[in-house]
Amino acid sequence: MTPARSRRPSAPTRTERGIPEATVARLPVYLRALTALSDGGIATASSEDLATAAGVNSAKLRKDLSYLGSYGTRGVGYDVEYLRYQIAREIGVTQDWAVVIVGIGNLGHALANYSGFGTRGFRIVALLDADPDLVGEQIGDMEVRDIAELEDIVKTDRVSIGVITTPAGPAQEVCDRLVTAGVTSILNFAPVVLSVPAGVDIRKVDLSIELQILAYHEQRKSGEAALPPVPELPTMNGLPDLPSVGGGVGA
Amino acid sequence: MTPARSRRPSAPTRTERGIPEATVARLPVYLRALTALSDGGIATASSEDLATAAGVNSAKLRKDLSYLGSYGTRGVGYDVEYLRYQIAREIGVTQDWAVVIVGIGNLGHALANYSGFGTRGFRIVALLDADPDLVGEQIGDMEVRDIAELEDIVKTDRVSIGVITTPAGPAQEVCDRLVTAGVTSILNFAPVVLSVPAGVDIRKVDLSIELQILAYHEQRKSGEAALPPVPELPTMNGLPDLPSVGGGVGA
DNA sequence: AGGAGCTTGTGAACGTGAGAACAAAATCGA
DNA sequence: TCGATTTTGTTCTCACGTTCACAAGCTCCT
Repeated sequence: MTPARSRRPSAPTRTERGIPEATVARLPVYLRALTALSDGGIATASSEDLATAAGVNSAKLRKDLSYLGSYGTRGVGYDVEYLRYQIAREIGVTQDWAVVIVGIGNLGHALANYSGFGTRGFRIVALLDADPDLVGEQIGDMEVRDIAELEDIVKTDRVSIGVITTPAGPAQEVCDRLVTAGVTSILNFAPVVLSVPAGVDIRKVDLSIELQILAYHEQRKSGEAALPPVPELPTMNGLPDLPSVGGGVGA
Repeated sequence: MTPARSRRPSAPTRTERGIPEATVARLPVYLRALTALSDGGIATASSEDLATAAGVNSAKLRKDLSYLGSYGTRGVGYDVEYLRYQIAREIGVTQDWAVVIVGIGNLGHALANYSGFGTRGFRIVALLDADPDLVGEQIGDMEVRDIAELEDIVKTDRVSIGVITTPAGPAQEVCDRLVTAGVTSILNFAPVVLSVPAGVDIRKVDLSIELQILAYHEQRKSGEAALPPVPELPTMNGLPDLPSVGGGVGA
């Protein structure tokens, strides 16, 4: 007996308070747009206004917002301050999240230097590196500390978000240590695929991948005919020399 | 091979050589995985092996690769070098793309310093900034040049990709100048929505948005009850003070 | 009060993507 | 040569995301 897989009318199946991932990814954009409007002294905005400011179409914006609740007024629009607060609360930036940055190379430096970490809601509690020459260096109002302190810091300061800006090599080990110590969200800039246990969220930022995606489209634009010849059979020898493609920005 | 092109039964409608965007975004990941295998001396790999290395499931990987052609051998797997070359060619990194970086703040510095730009296939032809104190500074083997030279450089060196690492303010103007000069792909690190004419591709990298997405999920994990109280009606006054959320990493 | 004019919120249609499952094709051993 | 085994390429189905289109609801004007 099949467990009655009823052909339901493919209901949206929006589980209680479950917001689609694609919508979650756009909420920060809306938040930024609202902040800009607010700073510009705008008190009320229609979905059309907001959509323009956020660079999406208005139907999508309205549907996205509808997952949060009914915070608009028909015939009028959205109160900018009120909606801003609702989105900030939904995202979770009304509270502070403790963050550590591991790997203070060029990129780690840049992130550490960024005043206020760009966005309130996040507080850098430590900069960590394995290089003894870097440990002790002052960056802004913070000092680079030894990676040996990782576990202590994560536990003491209840760090939930870790940013990995190490080279590819040590990234997985750093990741493991962060997770073991209690970090449950990771933002990875190292050009490797990190594996983490279930329950840990991971996001990846990768410059070289972004460039390659642009290159693909660029190649399309500059005429199909410009494509290099394709060897139809695995000649194996005679492939053009292909230098180490696939690296990435790590540190 | 696709035999008859049936139109009615809502065929996947894979237009000639048109690769789904989701697949395009994964090709660079496969490329990197293949490079790693190649460096490790592996000559042949199954879809299962590759999928593991790339962090996807094998059915998806096989389907992705099938859009490029039939480059595997049933019962055997894929020849690592051959497939690597095919993907590199499809992406377009077998040729060199000229790139300019505009805005040499912390982040621009970090990108400029990155040796070889992380990935072959891309060649930084200029670092530009508006700050006279920065112009002339030596970074690696390059010198920061005045942004006034933007148009000349883009035209002379046939630059097709521009990287914007300025603060939010000047980003749109820089973008406009790049596009007018002939750039058709833009990678934007500034925390603003840039508008570009049709035909210009744009991709965005935004640290603060990534962090906010992590924060959302983090908030979910730490118990629903921890959500701040929700003012049910637009009280308008009495909203908790919300500092300038929505900024981003710009420079 | 009542209608005109806007704008939200949402149901439905459509398109894209993911994953399971399997037929087709290659190798290997007897 | 034939069958067993392996692994690709593809088909089918379901889930997710986007967009359209419009009823519901609000304000303003007469």
